[in-house]
Amino acid sequence: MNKKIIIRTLEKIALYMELKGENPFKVSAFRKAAQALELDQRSLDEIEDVTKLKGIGKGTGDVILELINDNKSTVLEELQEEVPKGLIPMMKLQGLGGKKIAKLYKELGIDSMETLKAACLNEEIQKLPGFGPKSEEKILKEINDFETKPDRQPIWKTEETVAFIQDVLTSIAEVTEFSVAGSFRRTKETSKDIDFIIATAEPALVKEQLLAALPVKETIASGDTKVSVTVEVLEPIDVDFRLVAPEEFVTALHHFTGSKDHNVKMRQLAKSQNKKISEYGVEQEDGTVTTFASETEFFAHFGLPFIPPSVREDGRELDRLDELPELVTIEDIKGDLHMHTTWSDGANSLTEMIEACVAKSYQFMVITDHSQYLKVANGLTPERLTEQHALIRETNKKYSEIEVFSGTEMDILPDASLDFDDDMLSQLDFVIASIHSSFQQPQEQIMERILTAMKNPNVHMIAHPTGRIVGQRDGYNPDVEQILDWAKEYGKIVELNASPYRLDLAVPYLVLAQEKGVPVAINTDAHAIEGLEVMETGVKHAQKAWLKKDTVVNTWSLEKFKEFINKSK
DNA sequence: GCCGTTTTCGGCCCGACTGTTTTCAGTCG
Repeated sequence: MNKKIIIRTLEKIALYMELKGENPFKVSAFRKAAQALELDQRSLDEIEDVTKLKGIGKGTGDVILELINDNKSTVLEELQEEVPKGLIPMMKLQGLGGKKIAKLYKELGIDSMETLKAACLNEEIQKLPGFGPKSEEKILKEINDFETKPDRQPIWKTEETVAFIQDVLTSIAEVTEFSVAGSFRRTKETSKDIDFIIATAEPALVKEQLLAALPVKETIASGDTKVSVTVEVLEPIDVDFRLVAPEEFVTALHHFTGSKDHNVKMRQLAKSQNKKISEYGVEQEDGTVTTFASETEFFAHFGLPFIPPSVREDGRELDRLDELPELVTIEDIKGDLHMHTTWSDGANSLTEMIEACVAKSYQFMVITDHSQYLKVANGLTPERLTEQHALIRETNKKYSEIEVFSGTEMDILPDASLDFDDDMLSQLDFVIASIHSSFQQPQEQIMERILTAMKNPNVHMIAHPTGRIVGQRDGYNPDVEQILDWAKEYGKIVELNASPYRLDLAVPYLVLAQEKGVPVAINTDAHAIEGLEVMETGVKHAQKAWLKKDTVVNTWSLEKFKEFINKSK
């Protein structure tokens, strides 16, 4: 029995129970049991007794055991007898929960999205006690949105909206402080909505100016301290604003940064210290409320070190405090190993890129323009690369503060050959191998191409190993675990491409890379000076995988990096 | 349904907003 199937079954049971109107705590007990299994790193076979896990007791334990032994769940089967299948997708509609859906089913026989839509159009819903014309209208709108609106948006799309809102908030005089919160602040690769915390003594005034300045498509909720709107900067997305008093800013920011699981853990911890956390502050035993000047102070109040937003996820971060000091940070980054210049498809010259890296106080950098196969990117022929190589050598002499290495981002061709011969490659300091073509090949062929690069002693790193674009394309679907095993075997670096479009490798693969002892380089793949800034996103993404400094190549000293790249020669 | 160093019952994180009520249930994050 697959662990994932058990987790999904427990969650399904919870969903059905919700629709049956079961005790909410019972429902959440099944969700917690699913979570307990999910958070346990061990496989099912390695867990001796599931009921020993915190959150799994007799009831949920029996369900799990039955699934393991008989490959079925009587509890779920019985629920499915009682509750029509068609109600499940309705739970995804905003504003409809188990109780309302159950009522609609009981009173009107609504058992699917289709019958729900029909009932709205027939104006049957508004006649139901507890419902009204507005409810009916909202449900109808939700059904239409459900068919058209994407569930989550990739970070590179939300980024533009966030920047737009930040500009608006900066321009409002009564705003004393503000910050984006939620999953965006935690650097999740996709977000369902965007959250902002605003500190102000004049909430009504700020709210008015804010709504006037934003491209609001629709207002979802508009209270004194909370405003929810759908704005359309790039694509429509929901944005929540919380207006709080300046002294409440930090606790509100922490609260709305989440994650939900992190907050639950924090509140439990507070409770064990006879304190109570809310977005307005921390209530002490004597009823007084403490507020804070920074999140660092907030965490310190509970005897905790500062926990970066990027790792506030499933609550386990509170058990990994001793690892926090080793976590890679932006201050640790000493270089960037992947960037382009006007020699291929970059927007800035060699000198401009160097100056920009000097300004970032980097100690080393590698120029890696595209290779000849990539004609659309003006890829370099061996002749041009040789010429560039000489220029980099010459230019490097002018800089004492940074070491500029000469490299290439070389294509791995569809026929599994490399774009340059060994003679050319051996002259370079650093060689990146990448796939930019024939994504549709079967996995076997893709892996053969990658293996060629792995086996070549002149290659140092595999860039954007899966070729994915977040929320847009899956890439070329390689066997990543195999890539990591090869990287270990052949002594190669795997890249964490920091571009918000890519974030490639994804978090679970980075976890695996570190476990296997494969070095990871966080690179911007900058095509212009501004592109160097995404290093910050890359580092936060790396933190989500709990990457340690030592795992990350570009935190190494210049000497250690040099030693690594010369080893294979 | 789960849990327990204020334990076998009583609480489970906490608060905002909406739409329907006429004081609050349901939903959400």
